[in-house]
Amino acid sequence: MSSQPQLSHSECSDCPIRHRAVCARCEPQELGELEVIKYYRSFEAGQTIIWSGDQMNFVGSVVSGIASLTQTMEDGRTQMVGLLLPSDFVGRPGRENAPYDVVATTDLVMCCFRKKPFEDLMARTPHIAHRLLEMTLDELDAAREWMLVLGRKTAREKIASLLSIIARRDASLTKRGLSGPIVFDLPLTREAMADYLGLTLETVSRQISALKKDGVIHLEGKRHVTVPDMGRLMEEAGDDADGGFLV
Amino acid sequence: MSSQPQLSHSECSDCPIRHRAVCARCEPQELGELEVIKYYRSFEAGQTIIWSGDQMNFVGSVVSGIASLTQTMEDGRTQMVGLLLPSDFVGRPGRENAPYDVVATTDLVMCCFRKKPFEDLMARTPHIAHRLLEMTLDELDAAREWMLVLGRKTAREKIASLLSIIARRDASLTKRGLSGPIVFDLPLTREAMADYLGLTLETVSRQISALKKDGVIHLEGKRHVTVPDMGRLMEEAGDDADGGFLV
DNA sequence: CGACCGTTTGATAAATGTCAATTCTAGTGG
DNA sequence: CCACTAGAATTGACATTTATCAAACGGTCG
Repeated sequence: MSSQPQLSHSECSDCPIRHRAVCARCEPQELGELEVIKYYRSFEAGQTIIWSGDQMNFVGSVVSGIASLTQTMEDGRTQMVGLLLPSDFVGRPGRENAPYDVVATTDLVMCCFRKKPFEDLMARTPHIAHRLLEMTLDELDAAREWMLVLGRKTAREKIASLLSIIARRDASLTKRGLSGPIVFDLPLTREAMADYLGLTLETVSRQISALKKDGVIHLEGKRHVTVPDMGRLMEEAGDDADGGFLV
Repeated sequence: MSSQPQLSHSECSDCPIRHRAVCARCEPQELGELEVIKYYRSFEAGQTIIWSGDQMNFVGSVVSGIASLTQTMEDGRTQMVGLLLPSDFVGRPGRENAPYDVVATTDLVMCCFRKKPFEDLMARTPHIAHRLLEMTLDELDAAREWMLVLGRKTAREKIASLLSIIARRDASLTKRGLSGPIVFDLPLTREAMADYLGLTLETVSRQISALKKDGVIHLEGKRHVTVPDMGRLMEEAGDDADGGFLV
């Protein structure tokens, strides 16, 4: 419905995620091989990209937009287990079926490869395999970081942790740095935040109101956030204000 | 203190984790190269193997015993973010400092490699790099599975989930299968279970008592557990009794 | 025997969830 | 341009779960 840019003839060399995605380490010649087998797909906000249990016949990278990985229990309880940002990789070489739902949280563009050709290429291209290992290890660290949030933090700390992650990512994209106020738009609904944090949407709403009342954040509308003091926000998150390690 | 078997001259070919560890895919000649640089280290229950933030100068595999990865907040709240069983890998090639504490939960033997030689060997041995990627992806899946437990399950479901994981692992080691009663010893104190599940030890204790009262498990002493009906336990864990995917 | 550690159990408090009513906001069609 | 509507978000009252604090138990090791 929404008019999306047609990207099917973009060159890898111009790609916005060229230096961070699974292809980051590739030599020009290797990039050429990827270029031949890649194709773009666009998804609208809310669309499910992959259903848990489905056969995965492609893998790919998020080029723009945000996707989420979610698990659902039989009674409907859901937990988001990952947030996929531009350059993040979807799919697992060597695995047949998807272990979680992958849902487009915003409008989304992905750079895809059919699974088999990608696996073949990876088998003979250590630069790709090596980069994928590196990215997977980073994701594992992030997942474990998140386990601390889910297991031990209070609702207020959980909200502060999530805002702090989004704020840091945003600061790193816009290269504005972490000193001075940070301004960004929340890419998630209250319900999506609740699913990420293991809370109800009412608790999310209350804690956001509380952080606002206490001056930790300012809100314009529901989604537009200003963080006047990043150090303060990180204190609220229960993190060491200096020792942040993920960028 | 405790008299531990001296393993320093064991052969890789006899190694109990030969087929599951990072060396699983190695050819005999590659194994020989590992053999040259490997060395064994033993740790007693309770000992901290690596402190968070410390420089990592080795990597390695758990040969026997159990270790845990834990994160600690400034105020002392701790969350276990991983349980390392025999064949699991510790350490990250390409990273200088340890992101979490690694603690020996039981007496432990590890097969270690100094980091630099291992990295060099890995760089020229795709079988190792490939196996490490595979293992890391499995760990990522396990971490995400655990995020659902931490974020959305009740205390009772959390306990049942933990017991079910230990029971399945045990059944797979002893090759007794999942039909019929399963018997095992808990390798964790109540406090360690609490740290893993994001609960207090009191809540752990109460829920174990409740599961016992309801006949889901039997206890002899504090640690020796019998699960008369694995399907029942998995129901209590909130998992689909048939669709378990991790073994 | 006595001290200690891990564990259990009880009473109570605090945090978060649940249910329900409103408010806000963006978009739609008259 | 302006109601009208649907979805998102907020807020309130109350219920439930889990944490906290405290006491006591049981086995093990000196």
